[in-house]
Amino acid sequence: MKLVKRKKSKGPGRPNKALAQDRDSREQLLAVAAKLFARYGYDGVTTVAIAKAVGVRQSMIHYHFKSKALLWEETIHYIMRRRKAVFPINDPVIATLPPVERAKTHIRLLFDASIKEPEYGRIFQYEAIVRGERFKWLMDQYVRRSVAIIDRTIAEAVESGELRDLPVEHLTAIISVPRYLSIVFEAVVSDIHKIDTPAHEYMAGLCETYIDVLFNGMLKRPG
Amino acid sequence: MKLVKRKKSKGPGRPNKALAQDRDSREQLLAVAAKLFARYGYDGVTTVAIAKAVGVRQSMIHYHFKSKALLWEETIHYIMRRRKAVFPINDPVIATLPPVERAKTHIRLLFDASIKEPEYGRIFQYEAIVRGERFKWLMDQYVRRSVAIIDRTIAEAVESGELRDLPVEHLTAIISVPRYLSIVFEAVVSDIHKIDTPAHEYMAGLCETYIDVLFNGMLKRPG
DNA sequence: ATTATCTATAGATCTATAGATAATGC
DNA sequence: ATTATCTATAGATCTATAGATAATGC
Repeated sequence: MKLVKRKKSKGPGRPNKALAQDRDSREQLLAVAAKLFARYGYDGVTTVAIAKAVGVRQSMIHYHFKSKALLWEETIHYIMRRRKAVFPINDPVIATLPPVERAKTHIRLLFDASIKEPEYGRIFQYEAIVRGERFKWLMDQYVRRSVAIIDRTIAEAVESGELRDLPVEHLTAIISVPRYLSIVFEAVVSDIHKIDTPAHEYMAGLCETYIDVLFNGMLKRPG
Repeated sequence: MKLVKRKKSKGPGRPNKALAQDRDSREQLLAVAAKLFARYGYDGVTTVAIAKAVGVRQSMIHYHFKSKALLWEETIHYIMRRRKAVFPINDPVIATLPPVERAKTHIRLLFDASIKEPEYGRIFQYEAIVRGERFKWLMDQYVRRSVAIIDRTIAEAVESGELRDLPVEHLTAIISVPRYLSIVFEAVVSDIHKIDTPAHEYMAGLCETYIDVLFNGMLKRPG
């Protein structure tokens, strides 16, 4: 997502193609919107700020997306398209793993995705608190589906006798935690411990400790 | 926090004391601000909305608090004052418990406090994502102190030989999770499972499963 | 005099729309 | 003709301030 900073525009009119390469405005607006919505929330971001960051006028947002609300929806789709690359939850290879290994893989992937592409988790967190129309839309479009996948993995792991027989929806909640852990705790830890190691290294360590603790606690004791 | 809905006001002037009982506007503004900031975030709330919910004019906010930013700070202090009642982390009785029991108590208290008084956790989550001045202010005023208490408990539990020797700051992060779990997952679970049991009952169950899993995984195996 | 309230409004945004303009592609 | 851009602006907020007014308490 390299933003080629533009020269001050020369006035109205379609830009010259030769000069305009690397300037797919629609795509750039989506990329910037993703970053800003994820950080400041829907109300914390203005269409002016998004346009400015790309170097076009605010009216371009309405040209490309009709409204701020529709820009937000397109931004989610954009994020999810890119997220597929770092969060291949439907990867057939994963589907063949035995349930417990699959669950561990889910956690690692969730952690990893939350670090590499934090936008989705952050936006979801905002909207889960507000619980308005945008939350409903997210649940319909994306969330219910992916929670179901984790639910199924957990259920199989319990059925197979490897996991202790605890309520599936509790275990799914617990497994899905990394997203929130990594987002909020990155902020806290980098404030308190003034870590010099890069945040993602700390997070990787946290992920492993988490999986270790969790599965030591969820697995049936041998004997 | 009963909001006595006021009659349409009769015009300017200090209100009659007899009629004005139950109407500590300043306190009511704080109570409403807590609810709204927690749900919609700083930018998602307008001073007009807060004043309207109480039944006074928007200019009253500036009379009592000087500015929206200062109202927000006062609101946090207000929340924390009330939170002490449901989250007695400094209770001397708790301090005498052995470290592992103390840690479990911390988790139960955190969970419980997040359900009974969700405002603090929500606001903190918003600000942890934005990571601006308000986040710094929260860390300075409140968060660093309470994280230190949990850090200490964990460190003692590791030293005492009861907990596995895992990084303290990882374990603290993991222990502090209930707050985020309960806030975000309440939204998800009540959407997906269309629970008929009240949310707080589900949450209480989740808390117990969480503690169970966690401590099975963190404690040294006997033998 | 002080306190708590209101009315009115200035000044600063913010979203959305209307209309002009210039390059592209048929 | 279509597409992508800009300028200009209307209309709707939003925060903050100025100034009037009425009850309270010394």
